[in-house]
Amino acid sequence: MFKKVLVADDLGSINLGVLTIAKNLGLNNVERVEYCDDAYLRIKKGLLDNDPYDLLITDLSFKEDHRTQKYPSGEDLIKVLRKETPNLKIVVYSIEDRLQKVRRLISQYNINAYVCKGRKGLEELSKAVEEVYEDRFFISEQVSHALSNKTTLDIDDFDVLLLRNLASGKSQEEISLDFKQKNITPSSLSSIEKRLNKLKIQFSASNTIHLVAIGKDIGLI
Amino acid sequence: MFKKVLVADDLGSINLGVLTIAKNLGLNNVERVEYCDDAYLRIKKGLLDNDPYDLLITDLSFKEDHRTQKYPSGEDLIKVLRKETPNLKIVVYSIEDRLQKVRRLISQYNINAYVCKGRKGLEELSKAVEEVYEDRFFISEQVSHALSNKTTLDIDDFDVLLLRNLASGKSQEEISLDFKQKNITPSSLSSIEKRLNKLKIQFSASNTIHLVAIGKDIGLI
DNA sequence: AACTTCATTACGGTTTCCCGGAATCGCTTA
DNA sequence: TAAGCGATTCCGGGAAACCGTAATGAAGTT
Repeated sequence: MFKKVLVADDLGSINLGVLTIAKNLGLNNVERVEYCDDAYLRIKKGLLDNDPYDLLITDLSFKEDHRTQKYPSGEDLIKVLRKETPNLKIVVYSIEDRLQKVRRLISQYNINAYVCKGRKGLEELSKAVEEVYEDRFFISEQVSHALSNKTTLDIDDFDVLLLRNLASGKSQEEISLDFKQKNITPSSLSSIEKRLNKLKIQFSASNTIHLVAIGKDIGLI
Repeated sequence: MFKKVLVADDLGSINLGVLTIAKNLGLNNVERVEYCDDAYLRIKKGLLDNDPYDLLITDLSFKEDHRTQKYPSGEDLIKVLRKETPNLKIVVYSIEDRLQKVRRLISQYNINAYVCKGRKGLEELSKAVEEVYEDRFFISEQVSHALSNKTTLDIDDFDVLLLRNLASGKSQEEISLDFKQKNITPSSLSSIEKRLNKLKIQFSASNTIHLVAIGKDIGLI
């Protein structure tokens, strides 16, 4: 089994549960941290000491508090670790079950498992660790269709950027000017209108407000 | 101390943590459920058996699964319990730290404590139980300004209804007609415009899309 | 009854958004 | 080189939203 495991989660009681199942799996070298920055430092230190971690189990959202963090979220942590320590296995253990978010995480950072916190969360996590140890990918039943479902697969970064800009209060014309300045194409007002129209059809949104609201609900923005 | 306590939370590991601190507090009659409906039934049964619970510790959000629920969220549970068993002490233990949501919960259902899940969550929960036992109100430091801060206090149900309607894709005119039908006043298009304008000023939103996005972010809708 | 006050409603002009058609550009293929 | 095709851009008319102002209505006050 894994020789050295790190668990990152800011809720003490979650950690407790994870430690319990870890023990059942025969993992006897498990450490826990409550901040992503701590996780990063430990993992780097492990490398320097020639005693690297071989598994990270991490949450996605960490509460902010007085400590300012370089990596405020699990996603930030994963991003940097995937670059610097590509051999480390990463299991995400999060409450997040919105398909778009899960989909982006899996495709962008190519994590080894995605487990949803929930009633069966610990069981699934246990299974996930075993699967990942065998070099297989694991995903919770609950969000497994994040991979297969094609319905919203043809939404690219431009669409997301557009919706984010709208949600932040910019008018379509302002966005157009902004894109022109930043050399983002397409940038014409007409193109923006057309893109929004496409999105509205895809999500059956009746107007732009509705579209942005849906985008927020499904975790797209 | 409390004689009979019920803990409602769908995450097993959270429950584990809560049970631990309960033991430390000298609570030796603590039960746990993973669904709000189960919580409701147990509490009602306690009443019938003349052996009522005197404390409920509950989460707010419960994941949906195959079991269809009459009370899908903690808020639904609290709502009905406050009517039917006003003597029961209720402690909310949730990850939710958005002020508007906390504020509404406290003012509408007059719960006995609000504790944020987080790094210090269990300690605070322990403190909360003690305070509530002494008939005092408890709220986590993190969201304590939900009570004092007046900035958004003059937002009423009408405003929320309006924003919800917008987020669901209705045009202002459609909302006006809908309000007229349902005898909700004010209902004229002009009034709706005015109200939206007031909200935009309060939240420094530059347009309606922005306003709805902010409303979603802060948990107003 | 006349007056004040405040919320609601009505209205008109301006801006933004919405939507379709047509022209242009860039790339591929014949 | 020409033709074809999709993406982008330009344009124009109509709808919805935006914004200020005026009219109406329902209290309570003098």
